[in-house]
Amino acid sequence: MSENSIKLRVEQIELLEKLAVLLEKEGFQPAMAKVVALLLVSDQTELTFDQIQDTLSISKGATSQAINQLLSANKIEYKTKLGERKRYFCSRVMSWQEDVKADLNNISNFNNILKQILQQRPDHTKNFNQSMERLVQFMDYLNEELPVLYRKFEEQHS
Amino acid sequence: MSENSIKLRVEQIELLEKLAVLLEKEGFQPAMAKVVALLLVSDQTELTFDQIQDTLSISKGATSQAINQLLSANKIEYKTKLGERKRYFCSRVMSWQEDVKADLNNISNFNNILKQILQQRPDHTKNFNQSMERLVQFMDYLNEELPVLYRKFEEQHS
DNA sequence: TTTTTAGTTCACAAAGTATTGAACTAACTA
DNA sequence: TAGTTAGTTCAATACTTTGTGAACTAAAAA
Repeated sequence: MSENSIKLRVEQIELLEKLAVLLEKEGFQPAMAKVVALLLVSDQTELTFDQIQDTLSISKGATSQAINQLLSANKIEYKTKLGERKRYFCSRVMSWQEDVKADLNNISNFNNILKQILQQRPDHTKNFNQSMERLVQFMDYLNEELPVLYRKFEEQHS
Repeated sequence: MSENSIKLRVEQIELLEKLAVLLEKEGFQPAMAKVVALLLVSDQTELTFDQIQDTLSISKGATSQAINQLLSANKIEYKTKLGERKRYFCSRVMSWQEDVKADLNNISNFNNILKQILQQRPDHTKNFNQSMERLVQFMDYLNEELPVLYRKFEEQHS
């Protein structure tokens, strides 16, 4: 119906926009990026469909799309309140740490293709092959050592 | 003029396409991704403008754009041969290691905004704030420890 | 001087993405 | 049963990104 928009301070709007731009660069589509950003900067951590829609001034359709994609991607979740049909959406901040890890593990995707390319390269182009080999070694090294780093962090912060 | 296209084995074409798709996911635009991939899978490591254009079947304009953007981004370089005007383009494989590092350092961009958001969050929403704080700590930890990891790698492989 | 080579530039077309809004559904409420 | 709430779906539009190709430039060759 009318305005379910929540009020944000100038500071919050600026942070929302900056964060959304960063997230778009990371591959989020615009509406999704804004929803995620809103749920991080807003004083309330739980917002309804209408609050999200009106605060961001996007259409119902776009809001629905964005929320559902974020739910499937596990970036947000929702809670319900007994006696209400509305859902209260909130950021899965906890999951971001896993996302960062997943992102770093993505290195191995890349490394696998490089390894396949190396395997079929001709023997002349020796220098080139050696450079590629070093890169592969570097990424293999990271793939081994990063999990060690994660474990150390968990130990230190528990 | 006619066909300057170089011949690629089926295997090479498949790897080229797989790698190009991965690179597009990393933010490369299609033509750039294909040029980079070609320079990695091709038996010859140095290819001319026409060889690139004809092998990839893209227009002159697109080839020119892609090559120039890759040059500015330092992903490729070129060599010349005395007595020839043509440039011979090749991948800067060496630089990829730096690119991986830069990519990981990008974490700190993200972390900086999170810190700003945290600073202005209200004190109620304690759990939420604590989760954010932990994420920030995790990323700070990575930002400190990754350079240590790089150094260790250099030491072991030299 | 004319032609060829090795490109660059840029307006336009084509392809791909995102957003809107209107029509719909499904559950509850009066 | 009629109306309201809380959404979903989707065709059409609007916007963005890519790629094309024709016209251009600048250096070298004939």
